[in-house]
Formats: sequence, structure tokens, C-alpha cells
Amino acid sequence: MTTPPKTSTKALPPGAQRATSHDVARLAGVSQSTVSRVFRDGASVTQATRDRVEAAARQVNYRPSRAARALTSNRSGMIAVIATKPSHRAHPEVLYDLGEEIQAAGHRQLVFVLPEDRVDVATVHDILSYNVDGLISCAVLDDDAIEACHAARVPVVLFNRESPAMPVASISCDHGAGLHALFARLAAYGTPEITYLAGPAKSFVSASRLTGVREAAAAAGFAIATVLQGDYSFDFGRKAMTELGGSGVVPRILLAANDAMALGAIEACRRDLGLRVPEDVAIVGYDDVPQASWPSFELTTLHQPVRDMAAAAVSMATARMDVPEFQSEVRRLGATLRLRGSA
Amino acid sequence: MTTPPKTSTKALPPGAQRATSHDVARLAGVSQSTVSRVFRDGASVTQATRDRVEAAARQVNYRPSRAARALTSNRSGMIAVIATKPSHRAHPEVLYDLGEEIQAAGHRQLVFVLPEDRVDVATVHDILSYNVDGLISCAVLDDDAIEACHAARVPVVLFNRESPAMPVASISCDHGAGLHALFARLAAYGTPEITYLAGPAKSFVSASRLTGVREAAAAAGFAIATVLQGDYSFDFGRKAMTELGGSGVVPRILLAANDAMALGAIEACRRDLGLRVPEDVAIVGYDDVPQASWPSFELTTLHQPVRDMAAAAVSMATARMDVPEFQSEVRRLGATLRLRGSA
DNA sequence: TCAGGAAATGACTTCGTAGTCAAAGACTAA
DNA sequence: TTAGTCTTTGACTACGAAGTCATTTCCTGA
Repeated sequence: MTTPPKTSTKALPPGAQRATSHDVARLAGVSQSTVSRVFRDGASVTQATRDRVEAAARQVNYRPSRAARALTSNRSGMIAVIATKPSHRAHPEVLYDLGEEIQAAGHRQLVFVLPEDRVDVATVHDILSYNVDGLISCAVLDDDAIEACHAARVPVVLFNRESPAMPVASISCDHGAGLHALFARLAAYGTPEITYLAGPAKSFVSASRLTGVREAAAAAGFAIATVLQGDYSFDFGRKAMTELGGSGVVPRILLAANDAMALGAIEACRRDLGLRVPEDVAIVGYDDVPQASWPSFELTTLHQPVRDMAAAAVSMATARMDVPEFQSEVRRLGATLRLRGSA
Repeated sequence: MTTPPKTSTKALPPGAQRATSHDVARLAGVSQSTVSRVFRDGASVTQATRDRVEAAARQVNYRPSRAARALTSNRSGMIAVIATKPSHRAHPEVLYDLGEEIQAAGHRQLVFVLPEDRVDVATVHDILSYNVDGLISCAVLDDDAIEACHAARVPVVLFNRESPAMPVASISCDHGAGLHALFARLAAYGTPEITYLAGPAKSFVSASRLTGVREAAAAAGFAIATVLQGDYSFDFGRKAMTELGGSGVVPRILLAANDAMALGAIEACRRDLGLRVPEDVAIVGYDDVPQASWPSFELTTLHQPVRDMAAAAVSMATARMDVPEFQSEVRRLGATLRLRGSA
């Protein structure tokens, strides 16, 4: 398995300490205060001194210590992001999207990968001990946890989640328009009845999608024949569809709470049941993962604007950083229908 | 698009400052030093005082400030991870894997999402300004950049990359055994010739896979008929295969530098060329992404042990944190053959 | 040329914890 | 009991930059 590690050692240069503002000050012939001012915005420094200081700083590779800065100004330049293990299934790139946006906003992303889909006060206190300037959570936060952030004046943004009780800033997805368009389209099949493959019961996203589907179906005069509770996996979609086929009740229209299950169902139709999509079964997913557009699948799905949601989350967080009073806001970006071959 | 934001404001409790070690000390009737000792490991405190201090700390939700701790002890409890934009294509879950391992090791993951696949000294100095305890890079680092980390006594681990010149710790993938097994299998087709869909020229991973394939092919008596330079995308794989088919030279065996291109090639065979896989064309990928095992594709591929590599990277980093002298080590985990239907 | 005001700069203190050192307390052996 | 060792504790300072305030410098207009 492992190549026998070729290990070698090498002595390090001895006096390799990072330069401080005092070092730069001495080198540039100014005071430490002045060096500090050069590296702070809104400071008033002569262009000449600024040049001298910057030259000196460059010479010794000086960068202000974030730790020291955090201590005095209470701003660390970091935004914490809570990500849960299962959350990466549908959109593994979320951390990259958020990371880019955070970076672009001049901050850094401190990631906490946590096992559970619910985060408590203890975790938040740990996060707060890093003096983060903001918190974006892809997990559900306890009311206490949110309260703790508010008390510490750290803006919180819930990502793809909303808090039912606590007032808090959140960015999530509005299913309304997309689902409306979808059902308008599905009406063409002449069978106003759907089968729904839902996500896990306790998941916020799952619940909100189910609600959205129920409302849109009702509005469009559709009945929901069956709701099967799944786990967002390809395999579940495949098995569920196979079982439906085996029991003789093949749905005319199948909606899934995410793309993986929808793709699994398509597989089941083709491989296991010998059914054609969309001629025999129309199948619709949710998310618009890259594979949805692959020619093998051509999955009609609801596109969730993850990238835009990430940008919104970061801008909501940064906007609140300098505002002393807490601001609640429920923001939703619309999901759009991606009409492809499967329905 | 956006729901009219229901914005409400709410006054914050006034004296909501985070508790300090002094507060806890006062509450517990001890000195600040003692509080500090309780929250440090290897300290010597009586059980009785420890209990009192911990009770007081719990009462006011005290956690030591990481910023202050970083300032005095020069340990921030964070490991920086450099991730590049394109790197997420094959294994978007890397940040989750690394994140979990880092968390398990008692540290936090500070993510830098950067556009380029090459990182210079300036970036590293920025990273070092956060006082990180280690750096795991999924991007190529300049020699200067590595040098800067060494000088700052911050252990560096290159992830899925190796540095040709600089001595450094790295964890990457050994293609040897897996490719050997693959070619042994491919010999059954009786056509000792392959076509290879490579990755981008400047990419380290791409280059190392190409080298691996060349060596294994030579060892097994295979010729490489064509090498096409791709971009790791599904679309490129599909187009490349279609063009090969259109020009009349359909390869008997096609190897791709990643799964996405291989899957694209399978698509092209089925949809565009009417060829059967593996009867007409045998196709092999690299990575073992989830879709490779989907019944639609059944892609034979080389599995890259990302999870294990993440664990190794973190343990290599943490192991070096308390060691004063720098230790170089080239560690490789073997890719294993996942034999499925496509070859 | 000089007064008045704005801009630039430096001395000093602060942030919250870790570590150093010395003092006090507990315990052991004779 | 007493000297000697080990453990526990507290006073004090360092860490590196930011902010406060006082001082100096630079301009402007009369």
C-alpha cells in the first residue's frame, strides 16, 4: 500500500521568526503606530511614509498578525461555515461556492464539518471562541445557539434552511414558481396524480420541498397518490421504483425530492422494469446536478440556484457585521424549471 | 425572485460581552493563572479547584479566546487548506473529508479557495498571518512558498501532488499496482493498443497519471496509439469519442484520465456512434466517482482512496507540529482496480 | 511674517491568555 | 519535630497590533 517513506531531515534556518510591526517600524525609521496605520484602512499617512513603510514591510515579508488584530479590534477576518456530513450529497460544491464568495468579500472561511444535522450552543460557543465575524450555517441551529450568536454580536445566516420560531437571517429556496410551471407542464399527461419520493423526515429541506409540492399540486388540481420516504440516495430511488413496478402500480408521474433518487428511478425503469421514460413514466427531480443534463438521463428537474444563494448568504452576513442591531430577514431565491427529456 | 424581505429589528441585551479568564477567576475565587491552567493540558491543578473553575466557567459560558491563545502560544488550532477551483470536479467531497479528519484531530479547517492551480509566496504569507498550525495544499506550491512555511515552522503537506524539486511532505496516489492489474485484464482483448484521454497539460495529477499509464503500458507490452489532451469534462469525453468514431478509427480500448471523460465517451458510443461497451469499445476511467457504479454505466475504473489520503494528510501534518526539525516524506497510497462492466 | 487649524506622527495603554518565577502549602523521611 | 522535596497557586510580564491622546509638522490666509 504505502511506499516505504523516504524520510530525510534538514536543519531549519535558526532566526526564522516572523517580522512584527516593531521590526518594520525600526527598519523604516517610524513608530509602531505608524506601521499599524499603514496597514489599516481609513488611516491618515503621508504618501512618503507609506512608501517607506511598505518597502520595509516587503523587505521582511511583514503581514499584520491576525491573532493580535483579532485581540484588539475583535475582528478576525473569518466567517465560520457549519457544514453537515449528509449535506454534501446534493451540492458538494457548496463549500467551494461559499468559499469563493467569502474570499471575494475579503474574509476567510473557517469550516466546521459536523456529523449531526442539528447544532447546539456548545458548538456555537466553540465557534465564537475563534472571534469569527460571522456564521453561515448549513445545519439547523438551536434557538439557544442563535441566541448565543446574537449576544456575541455575530451575524448568523441560515443557508438553505429557515428557523421556524427564532427571528434570524436566512437564505433558502422558493419552490413556488418552479413547481407551478412544472405542474402546468405535467397537466399535458392527462393524469392529475403523482407519486412523490420524499427525503428524510427530520430534514428541513425535505420538509420544505414536500410542503411546496403539496401546495403546488393542490393548486394545479393534482392528487398525491403516494409519498415514499427516502434518503436522497440513488439506490433508494432505484429500489422504490422497482418495488412500485413489482407491485403492479406503476405511477404515470414520479416526482423525487432530489436528483439522485430521480436518476435511480430512471435506472429502475430502464434496467429492471423495461419501461420507457417519459412515455410510460414521467420522472422529475430536484437540484439540477451535473448528471441531470447528461444525455443518458435528460432529467427534467428544478434548478436550485446554489451559487446565487451562496453569494446572498455572504452578502447578508457581511452587511450585518458593522450594524449594531440585529436584523432578521427571510430571503428566498426561486427554483427554476429545467425542462428536459424525462418529463 | 426574492420574497419581499420581512425585516424586523430587535434590541440586543446590553452587557453581552464574552466572559474572560479574569471573570471566571473572580467568580471561582482563584487567580487568572489558575483558570488558564485548567484550560490547558498538562497543567497541575487540584481536582477541587478544577471543579470550582469549571463550574464557574460553565456558568458564564467561558471559552478561552483563540486569538489571545494564538498570540502567546503561537498555536491557533487551525489547519489551512488550499483548494483550487478546478480541483473539485473529480472529488468535491475532499473538503468534507479533510474537514472531518482535521476536526477529529482537534483542529479547525481554514479554507482558502483560490482560482489558480499554482500558489505563490504572497498567498502563503497571507495564510501564515493567521498563525495556522499546519497547511495542506491541494494546489501546487512554489518552492518559495514551501520555503516560507518551513521558515515559519509550519508543516506543509501536499495533497494529491508532489514537489519535484523541493523536499516536502506529500501524500499522493500510486498508480502502479492498479494499472498493472488493469493491463493484465485488458490483455484479454487481444489488441495491445490503447487510446488515452489525458487531462490538462499543466496539471500535476494529469501528468502523473499519464506517466503511470505509459509505464504500465510499456511493461505490459501495450502501445499507446493516441493521446488526446482533454479538460476532465464529460463533454470533452463525449466529443473526443464522437470525433474518433467519425474519423473511422474507433479504438478497441479507451483509457481516460478521469471518470467524467470516460462516462462521456460511453455516452458517445451509445448515443452518437451506436457502439456497444465493452463489446466494441472497452472503456476505463479513473477516480471511481459515485456515478461510475451506476447500472447505466458500470464503469471499470481505478479507485483513488481519497478518504484515506485525507486521513494521511492530516496525520502527517499534526505529527510534524511539535517536531522542531523539518521532515520530508513522499507517501503514496495505491489506486485499486474496480472491475465493472465497461472493460 | 505670523496666527490658526488641519494633518501626520509618536508614546502609551489595552486586548485575553500563556508562561515564568517565586511563594506557599503538602508531604516524605529521618 | 524538622529539613527537604514536590505540588499547587498567584503576581507579573510578554505576545503583536489597534486605538487614544498629545505633540509636532504642514498649510492656509491675512
